[in-house]
Amino acid sequence: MSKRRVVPMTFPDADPHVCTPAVRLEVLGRVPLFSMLRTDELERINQRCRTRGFVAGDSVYHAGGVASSLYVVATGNLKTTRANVDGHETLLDILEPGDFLGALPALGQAHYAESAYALTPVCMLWLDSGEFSTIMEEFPVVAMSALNTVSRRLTASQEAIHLLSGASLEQRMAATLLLLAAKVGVPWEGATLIRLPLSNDDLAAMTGVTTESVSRLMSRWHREGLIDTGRRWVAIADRSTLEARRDS
Amino acid sequence: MSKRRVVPMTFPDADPHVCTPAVRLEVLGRVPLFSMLRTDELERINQRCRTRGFVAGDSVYHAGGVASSLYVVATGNLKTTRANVDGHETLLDILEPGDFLGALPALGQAHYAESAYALTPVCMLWLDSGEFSTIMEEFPVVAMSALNTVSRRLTASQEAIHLLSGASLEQRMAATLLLLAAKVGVPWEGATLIRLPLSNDDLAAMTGVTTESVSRLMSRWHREGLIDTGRRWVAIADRSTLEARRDS
DNA sequence: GCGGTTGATTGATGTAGGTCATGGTTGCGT
DNA sequence: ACGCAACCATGACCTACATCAATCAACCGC
Repeated sequence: MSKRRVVPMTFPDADPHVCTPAVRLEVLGRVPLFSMLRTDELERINQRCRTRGFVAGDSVYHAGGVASSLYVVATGNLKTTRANVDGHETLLDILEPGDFLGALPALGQAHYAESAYALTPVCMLWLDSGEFSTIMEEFPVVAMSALNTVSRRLTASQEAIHLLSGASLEQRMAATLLLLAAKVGVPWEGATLIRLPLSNDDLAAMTGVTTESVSRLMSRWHREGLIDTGRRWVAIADRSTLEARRDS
Repeated sequence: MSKRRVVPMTFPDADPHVCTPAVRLEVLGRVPLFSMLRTDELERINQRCRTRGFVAGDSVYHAGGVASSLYVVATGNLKTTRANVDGHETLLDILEPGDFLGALPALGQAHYAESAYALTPVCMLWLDSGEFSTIMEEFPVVAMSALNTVSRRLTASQEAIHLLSGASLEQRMAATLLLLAAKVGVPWEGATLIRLPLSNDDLAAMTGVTTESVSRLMSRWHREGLIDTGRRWVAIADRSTLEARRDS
């Protein structure tokens, strides 16, 4: 099983028409945070939000900055990270279209605790965090939805803690790849392609190990036929064996 | 600096009078989740909740069980944990009076993701999770408060992830002890006593290392005069040095 | 097509912390 | 007051992973 030469992923620049005011209403209606609102209610929210695009690699906001905005992802993917002084970075979360990020702080924290970067071209809607608070007061159902989402993120985050404090590199990588596949996997040549431009560095930052360790493991798994991989992409070829590795 | 023989902590059985209906109203009014409600509103909630006591070591609920209750801590402390099949346990959070736990799921998840155990004698109020949903609909401000709390827990949880994936044992232990001291520290003989009956096993489960490693480190720190420690208790004697160790 | 830059690979070597084993303390229940 | 169980301490050894270092392959702009 030799490495495929065809890069199976392309990420077109954020399609500008998605971000026009004319279709923002539709985007808002598809976002879980607002999807239970009526059209006229969505329109009220639509009036208060703005649009912003990013290219892959762009920073959206930095840890420590004043948490002034709430972003809703229209298209593309992002990652949130934390870094300490000596440069060591941890990848905390991957965001997809429909997810929100940023001013959780409209929920009580004044500064961003993490940084956010675009992994692909991204188009986002954003609200001032004060506006968002107002909206939650006006539409309590939005607050309930946010609570729901944040709760699920907390559970996922605690799962990650458990994984990090006990599991081996192999178990952590297997768990991470399987989670990613469940989240953004698409069928491709009999395997499940993780449709994200993730480098070994990103995977290392997600699992708390070094790039070299990731590379070694991925090489081995590739030789064993468990995965298929190339520059900034991974596909899962043998899910059940990977699940077995995860569960030790 | 030899080990002190006096156990500086006692935890009386949960004072039964705290748990009587007569004073539950006052307890509810002090809990952040409900503190912004008027007395007559609190009374409506009070009518729907029940009381339950636990002794140290008791299990409150188990991971995987149907998430049917929301608990509010009146007195005492608890821990939440996750365990995997081979017995490895991770300590996720420490709960204090005023905190809530349990049916985050009234927030969308059907089963408890963690287990909860009483660390001390504990007295809790509890609501059926359906009731809690009703209350949040009736009083949106409660949902806002819950969102606030859960968001802060998420941030703390991500901080823990970052710590686990990069920091050394010494850094993690220092960070953990300092966080605990900030949370439940009380002045005691010139040091800050962590007012919780935490075993080396608990500290190991919080930092993702083995009991033996904890023991070795605590011994060393004790010799160096950074901490004072005994059977199931720790006090911080030299905070600034500990902070230096945390920051490498 | 050509060169440069970024990302992936692989090896040699070091070490933090896990594992296993044994013995010492503390304090609780009777 | 005694004995047992839980908790803590410490040593010897070992391995999973980090670190350091040197190429190698893929993609991008020209």
